[in-house]
Amino acid sequence: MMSRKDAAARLALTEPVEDYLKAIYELETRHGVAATSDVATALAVAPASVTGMIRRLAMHGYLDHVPYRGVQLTDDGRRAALRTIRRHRILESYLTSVLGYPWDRVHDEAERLEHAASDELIERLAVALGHPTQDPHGAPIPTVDGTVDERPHRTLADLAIGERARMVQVSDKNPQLLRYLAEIALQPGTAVTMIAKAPFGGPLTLRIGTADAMVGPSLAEQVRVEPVTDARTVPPRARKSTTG
Amino acid sequence: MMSRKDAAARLALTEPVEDYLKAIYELETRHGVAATSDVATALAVAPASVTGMIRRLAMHGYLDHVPYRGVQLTDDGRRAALRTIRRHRILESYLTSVLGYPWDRVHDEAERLEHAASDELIERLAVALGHPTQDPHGAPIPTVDGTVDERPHRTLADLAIGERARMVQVSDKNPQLLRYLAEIALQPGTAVTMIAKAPFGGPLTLRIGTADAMVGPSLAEQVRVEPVTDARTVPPRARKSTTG
DNA sequence: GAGGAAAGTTAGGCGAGCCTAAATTGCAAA
DNA sequence: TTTGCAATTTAGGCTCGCCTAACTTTCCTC
Ligand SMILES: [Mn+2]
Ligand SMILES: [Mn+2]
Ligand SMILES: [Mn+2]
Ligand SMILES: [Mn+2]
Repeated sequence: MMSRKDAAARLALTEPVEDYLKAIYELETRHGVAATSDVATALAVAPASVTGMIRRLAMHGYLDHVPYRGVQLTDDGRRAALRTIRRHRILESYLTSVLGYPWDRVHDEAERLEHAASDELIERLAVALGHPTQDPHGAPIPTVDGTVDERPHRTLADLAIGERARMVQVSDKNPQLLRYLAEIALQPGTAVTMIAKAPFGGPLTLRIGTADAMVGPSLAEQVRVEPVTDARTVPPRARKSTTG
Repeated sequence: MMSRKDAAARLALTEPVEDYLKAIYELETRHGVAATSDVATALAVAPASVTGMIRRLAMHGYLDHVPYRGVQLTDDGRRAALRTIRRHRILESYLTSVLGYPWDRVHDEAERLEHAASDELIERLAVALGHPTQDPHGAPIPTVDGTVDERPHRTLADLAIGERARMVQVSDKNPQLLRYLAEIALQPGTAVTMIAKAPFGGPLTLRIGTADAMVGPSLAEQVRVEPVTDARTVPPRARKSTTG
């Protein structure tokens, strides 16, 4: 009998392998499960290709797979995924903070460098940045030993009229959205107040600093916020100086 | 009839492809020709694998191949090779100058990053460094448009007794050698005088600054120098502050 | 000029990652 | 409960980049 591994050589953590594990981790944390077709969409490959890779990853102990029922990361799988995510987010931070990259263009660069950089390089970057805890888009950076603070957040769309909040995070995968957010000065750490909500999926009016901005509901759903109880703008933890 | 390309899709500049072109370029400039077996040694692959890749590179116009007679880079091939070499050397420079990497460990890191970094990143690094013209090992950095100043150099072993020279370059591929050179403070830009040469391949005595060092002839052959006519130590062009 | 060694190429094969087309399974609606 | 559709897996096939073993060519030596 055999179930996993056996005589097989250890699976090489190639670029595709790392990207699959990362995608499965992200789907699992966001939606509870990682469906084959969702992984396929995320990685822009055919569903059949995902099935093949899942078989290989399961064989090597990175995930548990019940055919037709779904997939679940093992501890090894989660560890490997978080390692890649840490690399990705530290790279994004360095590119923006030190090299002046605009925050809408760091993702693609980090997507490739995350596989090529050595552990030593990543830790040198982390040191140069003073061990950052969030990336430029507000995503938490896993520690070396694989701890992350992935708190669930409300979105801008959830804010009641008059409610005040601090922007905490936005997906890094939509450059157009990121450019627009930069335009209206809405970045992690920024305080924002819901001024008005037009009915039937109409635009929302926000106050950001002294200016007002109108945004659509689909944008508002992608921006994660943390309600602010008192009038203070400064976040409870470290303040970040993002972008330029 | 067909000779090259035809219906074939454009060759992807993958990591192996870029490394082959780079290796062929380096052998061609150092020895005039790039022998199949030398490429195989340089890349640690079997000679048969080299033949296969050569076929593919020739088919796509990156080199001219006469079976059993050798290989020659075309303009396209040289351009692609120099692009990778520029990336490699800028990365090495950045890793040492900015991130404090020791010069004996930058090569391996650059060997992988050179394929993953975008043009934009490389040029940002170049700007941050003030457009360096040499890498930490003294190798000239090709310009964006593919110009290099690959002058032939004498080696330390060629120096006559009493002759004074400036160290200009050393191969980046031997970490042990690099560590030893750092130990005796022999780096690009350093002035060195030949004090004595023991006969029959015996050790050479060098004066570096105020200290003397004894080195073997095989080391001396790997260190490239430029004779200094007057007593000045400052090189004719830009002075480099290498390593730390 | 004839061997023979060394260099190079060809033949055949393998795994990784991808694809399309054809099953198969699960689920939800009729 | 049947049926139909969507999701998933299987089957078969492709390219890339590598391997070993067997061959051909070159070139050096006698
Ligand atoms: Mn990203
Ligand atoms: Mn990636
Ligand atoms: Mn190097
Ligand atoms: Mn390389």
